[in-house]
Amino acid sequence: MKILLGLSGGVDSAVAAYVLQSQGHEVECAFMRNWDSLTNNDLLGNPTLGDDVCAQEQDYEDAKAVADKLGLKLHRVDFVKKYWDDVFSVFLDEYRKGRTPNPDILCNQHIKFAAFYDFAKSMGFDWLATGHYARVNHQAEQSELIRAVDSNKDQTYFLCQMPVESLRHTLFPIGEMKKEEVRAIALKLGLDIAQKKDSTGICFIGERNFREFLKNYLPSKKGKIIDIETKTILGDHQGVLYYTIGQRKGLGIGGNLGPWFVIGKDVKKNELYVARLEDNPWLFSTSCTVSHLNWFNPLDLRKAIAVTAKFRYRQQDSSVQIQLGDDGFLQVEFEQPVSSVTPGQEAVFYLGDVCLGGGVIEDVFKEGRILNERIAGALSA
RNA sequence: UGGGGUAUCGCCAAGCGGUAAGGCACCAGACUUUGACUCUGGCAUUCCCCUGGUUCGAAUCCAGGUACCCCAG
Repeated sequence: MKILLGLSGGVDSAVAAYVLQSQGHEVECAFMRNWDSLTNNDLLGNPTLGDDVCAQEQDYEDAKAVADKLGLKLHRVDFVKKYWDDVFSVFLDEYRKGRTPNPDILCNQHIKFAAFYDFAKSMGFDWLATGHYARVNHQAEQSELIRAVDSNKDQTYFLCQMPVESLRHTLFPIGEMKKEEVRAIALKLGLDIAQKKDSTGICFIGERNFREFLKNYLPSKKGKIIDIETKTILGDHQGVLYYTIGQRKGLGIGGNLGPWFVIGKDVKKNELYVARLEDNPWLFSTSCTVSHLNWFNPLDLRKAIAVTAKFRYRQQDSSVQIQLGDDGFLQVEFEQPVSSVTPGQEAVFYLGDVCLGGGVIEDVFKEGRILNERIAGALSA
């Protein structure tokens, strides 16, 4: 089999390359470049601008060293424009609406398992492979996406929007391995990046002061922070778009009553609404609607089924009941109230270890009322 | 300009003569391929509105200032 593997310069994809190679496959690698700080005007709060070697080039050097060590060919592909058009523009549009998107899921959907998949096909490869912690079970009729053996590193959450067709042609070589095993192999192979720290933050952009990063694209606009319970003004925020539901840090509210958490916002009024303490009822919801559904399984969604759901990465699964409504939205009823479910974020569904698919959280409800209605009601009461 | 009260870290707030609790905020780190949450650590080193005084010793007692608040005018 002829396989193209995405090599990032990290440990996981390096070991994935080794695994495929040792299985006797014909493997070539490709390094993707999706972000350019200068052309994308990413200046504020950018920690790497002053560095003599930019982090991305270091990653490329690392990837090159791995490819050389293994004797594999390394391609370099540039998706900077496509990332901007298909991922970052959507990301910004969502933020402008006051929602909180997940750029890495968009990236997997549009870049790694779409643009990159097309590239692989055009180059005559049969299969695509990445260093994600996930498993895929290819059957005659369908391919199942399954949680990684290393439950602590499972990344199926981020893969829920990958096109079904590319899942059909994708391999996750390290999905059966634990992180420690992966590092041990890298060490044994003598790879320089064996001890390289796991990357975090938005992939391709990196870990950043997020508010400063957003300020490059979404101008600051001061407004009021309001306590939903007493309707009093507690302070000023720097821009309602910079805050997300459930957020505690960055509010700057002193006093003895807190901590305070963001429970909602009004983009038009530029007001941020907060409530006290983490167990505040205002943070909890009991159902939501989901759009942009991507579904891997042939289950009939017209009938209500009991599954589990994740509303954010590394959150324990919640028991829910789902059913596709006539409006095309998936209705999701939570068995227990869930905290800080946020519009724009992804809801991902599972049946045991099988990842069924996922979609974008549209509206969040409690006792049948949309969050914003509840807030408006409380303010006018 | 009669009476009463309060002045302690950015914000709340303990302390009541023995050598500055705690919470919030903030900062740093950990965790983490999103945004968050969470966890750990740091955060008034002779300083407690100012100036004197009493005392072995005061943020804590006394005197005089200053500022703010409340009630009367």
